[in-house]
Amino acid sequence: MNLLPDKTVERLSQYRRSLNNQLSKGKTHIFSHEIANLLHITPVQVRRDIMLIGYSGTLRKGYNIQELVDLIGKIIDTDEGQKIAVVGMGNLGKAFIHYLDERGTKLRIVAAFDINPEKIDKTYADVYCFHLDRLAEIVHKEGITIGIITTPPEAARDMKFLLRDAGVKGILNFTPKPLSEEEGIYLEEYDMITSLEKVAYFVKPR
Amino acid sequence: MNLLPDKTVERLSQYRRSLNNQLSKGKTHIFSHEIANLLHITPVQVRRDIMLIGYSGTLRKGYNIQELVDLIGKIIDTDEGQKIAVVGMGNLGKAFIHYLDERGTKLRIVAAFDINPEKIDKTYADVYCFHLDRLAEIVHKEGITIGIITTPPEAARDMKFLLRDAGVKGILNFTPKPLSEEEGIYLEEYDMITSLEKVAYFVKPR
DNA sequence: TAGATTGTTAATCGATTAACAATC
DNA sequence: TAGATTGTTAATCGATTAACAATC
Repeated sequence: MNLLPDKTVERLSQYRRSLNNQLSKGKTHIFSHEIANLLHITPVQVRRDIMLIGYSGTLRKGYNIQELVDLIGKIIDTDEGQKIAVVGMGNLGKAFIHYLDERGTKLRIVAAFDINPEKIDKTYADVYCFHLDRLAEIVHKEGITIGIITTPPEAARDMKFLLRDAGVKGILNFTPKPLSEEEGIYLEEYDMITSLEKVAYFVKPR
Repeated sequence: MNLLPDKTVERLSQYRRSLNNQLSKGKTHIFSHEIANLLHITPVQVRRDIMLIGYSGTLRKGYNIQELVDLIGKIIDTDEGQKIAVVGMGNLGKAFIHYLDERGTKLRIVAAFDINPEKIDKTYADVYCFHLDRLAEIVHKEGITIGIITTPPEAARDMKFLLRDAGVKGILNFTPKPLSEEEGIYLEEYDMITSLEKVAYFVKPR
């Protein structure tokens, strides 16, 4: 299958979580307008996304939830699940580790890195924190493919190169310092301040 | 001025941070292609955004950085600066408070809320944590206009209503539970898992 | 001047939504 | 059947980019 549109991929991730939630409530089938309500989008958009991944429902019962969840899994996940490293064990790094811990996804955080001796050689929600010097070693050994940067912004650029040189394929950057694209690396920026200032702008009395 | 496009507002927030950074290095003027390089976007996009906010540069020197920063401030900020409440003092709430603490923005986090007695009546990076029961009271007293939800997802919906009823104008939702729009409230969703799964999809070997 | 840059319109691209035939 | 739903194309909307005149 060709690469799916950016926005469709984002929604697939959200569909899956909502659908898993429905499954756990004992529901087996669901209509497009029900999914739409869960995510506060339109039913057409749901149907179009589902069309794009090549799944079909039935007119009477809608979509089989389990089948849809499995298919989304096949699209987003790899068979073994991808492994993740968190670089920078400040509040944000810790928050992320605990956050993901609770969710149903095949992605696993398998290592954390820092340079602060107080953080090294401890575990946080079962994730062991190594000295940054050992990043390349651990990335190779574990087969880590994704890196999350939660360091202070000044260090972000160096961490990008470190992760790239270690062979990581994708980076999620949580620092407010925008990073430039590198050959062969998928880069996603995630900037909390921008989101907040956006709210501030649209909320501002005028 | 009419409301600016969503994406332009996001970039203005980023321009401002980069420009402040340049100012602190002693730079006074900047060309559109220089701004573009800092943010890894195109010069045309920079010029178009600047056109939309009604600022002009000069052909020889480009844009006056201080003037541009001030104008962006006038657009995004209110004169007094908006006040923010963080609801939920887990790792993520703490991370956010420390994160914003370090940046140059007029937005100020003035209160945190939780229901865990161990967290209540303590300060985190100068932010005092109150019992959730006092939310409406404090929001009124302080004139808080923006709420950030960093609770477990199950509580997100209730927190939305609580914040709305207390008179908050905008909500930034960090939980993976999508919230439905409410009359008169600006709602921004910020979902870390979706970002991560998006990276996973585009990184996946195929 | 020649070259570089801004400001702005028009064209393009991508994503969402409307419309509707087909089906149960 | 009548009504509800899916699947899909075409139209629309919004955001980005190309093109270029004007200017220093």
